[in-house]
Amino acid sequence: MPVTIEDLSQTLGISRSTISKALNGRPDVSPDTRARVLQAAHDLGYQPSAAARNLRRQRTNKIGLVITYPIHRVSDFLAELIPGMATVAEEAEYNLILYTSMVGRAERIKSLCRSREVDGIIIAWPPRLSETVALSQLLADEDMPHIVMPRRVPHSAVSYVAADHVQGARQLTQHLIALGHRRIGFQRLPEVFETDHDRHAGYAKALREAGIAYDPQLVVSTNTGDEDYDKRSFNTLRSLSKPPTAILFFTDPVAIKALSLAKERGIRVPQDLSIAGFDGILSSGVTEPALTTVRQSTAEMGELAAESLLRLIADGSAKPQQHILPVELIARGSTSVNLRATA
Amino acid sequence: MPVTIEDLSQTLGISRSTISKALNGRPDVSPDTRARVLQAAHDLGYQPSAAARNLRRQRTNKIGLVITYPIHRVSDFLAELIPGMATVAEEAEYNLILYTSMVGRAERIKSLCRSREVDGIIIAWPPRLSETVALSQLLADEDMPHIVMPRRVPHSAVSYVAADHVQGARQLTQHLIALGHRRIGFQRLPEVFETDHDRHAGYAKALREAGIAYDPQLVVSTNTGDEDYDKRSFNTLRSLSKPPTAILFFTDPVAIKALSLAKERGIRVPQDLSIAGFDGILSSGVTEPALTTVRQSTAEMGELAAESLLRLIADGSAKPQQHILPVELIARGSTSVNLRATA
DNA sequence: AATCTTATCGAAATCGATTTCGCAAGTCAC
DNA sequence: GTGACTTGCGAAATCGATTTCGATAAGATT
Repeated sequence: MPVTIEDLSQTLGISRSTISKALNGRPDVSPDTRARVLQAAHDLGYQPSAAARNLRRQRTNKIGLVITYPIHRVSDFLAELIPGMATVAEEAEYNLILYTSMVGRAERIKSLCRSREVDGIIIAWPPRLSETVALSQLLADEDMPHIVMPRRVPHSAVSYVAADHVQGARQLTQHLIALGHRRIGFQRLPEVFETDHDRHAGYAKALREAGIAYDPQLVVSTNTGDEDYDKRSFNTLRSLSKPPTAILFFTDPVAIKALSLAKERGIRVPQDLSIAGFDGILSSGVTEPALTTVRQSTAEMGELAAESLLRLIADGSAKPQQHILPVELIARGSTSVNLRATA
Repeated sequence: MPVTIEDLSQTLGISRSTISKALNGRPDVSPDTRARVLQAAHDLGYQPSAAARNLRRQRTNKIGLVITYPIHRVSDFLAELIPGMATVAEEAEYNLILYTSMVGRAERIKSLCRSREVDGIIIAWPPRLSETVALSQLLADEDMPHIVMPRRVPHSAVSYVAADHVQGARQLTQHLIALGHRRIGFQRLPEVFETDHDRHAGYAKALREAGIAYDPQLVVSTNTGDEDYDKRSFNTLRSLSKPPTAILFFTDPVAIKALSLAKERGIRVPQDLSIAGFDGILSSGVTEPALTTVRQSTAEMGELAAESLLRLIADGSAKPQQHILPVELIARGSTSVNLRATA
């Protein structure tokens, strides 16, 4: 039903080969012929079949965004991630294909590679380090260009884009120290491996630099698998004999939850307790008080991931792309001077 | 490089035809042969080439999500929209391809149809009614199954998914009337045609049902193209000689902006002024006071759009799919009894 | 025993583009 | 006028699957 190159050939009395060459800007076509072909293609509304072209060219001009984490857990970030990533891709004549039901399914990803329906893959929010490395290895074995994000992968062959969590946590901790806090609680989330490791390292580093002893009691490890893990981390820290005067929560949503728990119990934020989060999600700006946080630009990471992937696709022998993006401390109302210390 | 059906044929000494039939569950293959083929396919890690299959089958098992509005204006909804839509698609063995740079580009959409790289299209957030109808007509001419969302299109041939804005605005207005309000401001946004029309109709209907006269002064029309249109709508209504005691804003972000403007000027919400929004975005729940709004489930609309589209793809002669989804009034702290009236 | 079914398989056509390679005509030099 | 080159074009191969249709053999029927 749609117009094919054969139809064009019939109408013009010119061979398919010449038409293809004319349309693709090949040199061995006379200006006159080319003009006639272009005109006819326009008149008949000819558009090459994507499938036929993909088959012949052995590429699809599509990149796969593979979400290897329950999508509803990361959907907040999609709003930031997708527009930039898609725009960068489209400027290079690529489109994004979404693959969302890929939780822990190496097998599905292998099929995706072998079917060659995408030219490259962005692995977003892979859950564990070991799995991430295995996936990356699998993709490399399949000759599939790929980028991991937003995760640092401590492996020289893996391409990734991540935020500078060490600096982020360090700045946040320094900010609290500057406000007079000495007992600063820290919630960990070891399941996100390097992110957790880096934030913890930044926290510890800031303490060390300020000459404050690291107190293991102030660091609570949680797991999103546990029910009420957000509430529990708050309770654990508050029930210490000497509770912290400030707490860094692993993500903004948990920090926001803490804000409401504090309000419930009559703990004033920031007078009685300073609270800060990580990530800089939209909601963090409209709470009362607004949340101090460290903003990582998911949008920028998405764009950079797309650019890096396109580079890997264009040049198969390019070096691994590894990018650590700076973060930004956003000091807002949920943190203030430590009144107990100054009192 | 990857394993093709020809490789399988060589290894097994069985023709390509038979292998294809064995893999696709065709009947005329002996159980023994089928077993051998399946085994070999598994051993060699064979996966059919998507391009070759698409070309031969004349379908791609992909659906296009075409965003015909500046994507940064709608990105807040993407987080809600995409997970459900993608999941529904994937359950039916379809994937989503994103096309985001398609603002007003009918030409690009026509190319997309003719290249047959998707089996169906979801047109998301088309800007104007006239353009929407034209686009739908174009897609119909190209035999491309498609769904418009989230917009009601007053045209019996167009498939769409939308929220029930009439009821939403009516309920919101009734809620305020029940609280004693008589002068209720209403911000319009005529550029989103039917949505604006319906919300306004619901507002007017609720007033009529309560025997309250419709006062044109209380209705302010805005345009997102104007700078500070959010602030201006607030100012216009507040500067009336008899300002409203409650205002319905067209979207939550504008309402949230109004909350902060009110705070700036010492207007207490809800004591001095009740404020409500539309859409029920995430942030609306964490403001101080939390925003009364009408929630439309973008997630549900996305799922329904995907389901409807799949139906249209499966059955070319299916009737147009038209769905109006119920909305939910979320009464929160930003609205309360009209103190002036009761005083 | 001749004919008819039925089950199983493969040769070849097909989907619609791109690319290779060879051919013919024209140009140029000497 | 002949060899060397250039230009422009098209026949045919190719990408990798699916599908049609005919062939064969075994079993069933009369």
